[in-house]
Amino acid sequence: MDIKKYKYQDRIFVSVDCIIFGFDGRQINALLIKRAFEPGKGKWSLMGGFVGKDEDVADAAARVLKQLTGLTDIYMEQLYCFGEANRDSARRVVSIAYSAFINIAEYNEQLSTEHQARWFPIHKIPSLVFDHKQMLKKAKEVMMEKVSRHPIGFELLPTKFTLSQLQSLYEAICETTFDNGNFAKKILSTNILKKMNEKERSSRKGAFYYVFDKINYERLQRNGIRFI
Amino acid sequence: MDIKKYKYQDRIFVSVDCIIFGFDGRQINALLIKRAFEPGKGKWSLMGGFVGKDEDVADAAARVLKQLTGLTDIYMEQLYCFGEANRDSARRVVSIAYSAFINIAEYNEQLSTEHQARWFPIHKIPSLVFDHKQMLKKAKEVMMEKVSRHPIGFELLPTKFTLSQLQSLYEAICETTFDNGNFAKKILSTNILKKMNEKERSSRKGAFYYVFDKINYERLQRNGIRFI
DNA sequence: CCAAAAGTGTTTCTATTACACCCATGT
DNA sequence: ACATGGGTGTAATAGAAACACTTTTGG
Repeated sequence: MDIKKYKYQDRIFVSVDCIIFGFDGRQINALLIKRAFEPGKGKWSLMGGFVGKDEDVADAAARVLKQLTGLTDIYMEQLYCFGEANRDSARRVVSIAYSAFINIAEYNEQLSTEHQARWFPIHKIPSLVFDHKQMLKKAKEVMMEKVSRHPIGFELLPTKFTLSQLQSLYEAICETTFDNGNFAKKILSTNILKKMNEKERSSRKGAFYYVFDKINYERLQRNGIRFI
Repeated sequence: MDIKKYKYQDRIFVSVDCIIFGFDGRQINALLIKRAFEPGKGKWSLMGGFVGKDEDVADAAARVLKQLTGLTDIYMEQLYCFGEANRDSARRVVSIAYSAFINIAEYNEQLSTEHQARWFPIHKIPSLVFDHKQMLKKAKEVMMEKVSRHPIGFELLPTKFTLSQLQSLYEAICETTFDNGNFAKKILSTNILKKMNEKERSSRKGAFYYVFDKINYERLQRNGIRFI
């Protein structure tokens, strides 16, 4: 297009919305905030905000997340662009959704203080503004697709974890159950776990803690080997 | 946000870019056009254009594709949003890329007449404007991911096709070769193909034509069963 | 000692791979 | 008749699933 041509085009508000999943040992949770402004003031919402004129969209996502929750250094991936003309009730806004998985315990300090974000189990999400429910749905779908091919999900656990905890996580994500024996064998066969000498003591026998073998973990992450 | 708050936000040009893949029997091709305007006038480019103020982003993609190539009724999927601040050399433009696979022969009439779009083998793509090369790269990656889990790729073939043609297509996409016997067995075991009584006659023996069994095809498409 | 969870071993079944071999036909 | 893909059969292997069984330890 001729440079002048740009003038005759419409400019549109572009926003980002952040979907943060966390695991509490039993179920997957999503982080939500109470909207501080109209439209939808007081309603629950994803963490969202506008993209600046000279700001990369991905940078905007990180900035907005930090402003609204205090969370920093979270690796978010672009999920989808929601571009229906009427998706925002007040104005035309095209929104790009980003999502990440984090370990709730690890980030809880950053979170709890000044900001009023709250975790909701993904099966008990309250009513949300605009099309945020649809965004969450899409994020869940992508998560389920992805989890079977990439060793994500570990990001949701503490550094040290037991095989049972890992299994519970996968069962929560995939909404199914696995044979505990087969699960252990399969995971261990990938060599992405290192066994510690320490045991977790909540059960009679006690389960050994494991940590990742970073190198093998990243190799698998790249190759996307099927491991569930 | 307070409605007034919108006023203080930046508005940004939003565009769409369309990536159309086609198969000619030997290799995968991408459709490109010569840009008619600055910046980048005369250079090769994906089919792109701006999103209107009251236009769904997905609708814009279909409109732009039609305007620039004549192609209609093509099912495009959203690929990715490219949002770097400096991706367009003239202005700030956030672009949402869409992609589709089509059968070259079937759409050739629609294409060839007035519009000057051209097919390029994906290993011989010329220099492209902006970040369009990166868009194509991303589209190829997603295609390769997807093709192994969903029976796409059939969209790239004529209605009637032989097992060899199908195999060539998959080999082109996956950049590998398959054992022809195993390939035939595996595809046939999915029951998504119906054998015709007609033979293609380019080889000595001649190969039977096949068509899809629509119902089983769509069932597989939904379930995403691994079939390569 | 026993219940309960952790973890290992064994067996069965299925899917994948490699590759031998038969088939149909134009030249 | 024979070379050339087209297509089927078979045996070896690897992986997944089912499930029995052993281990550990707090009560």
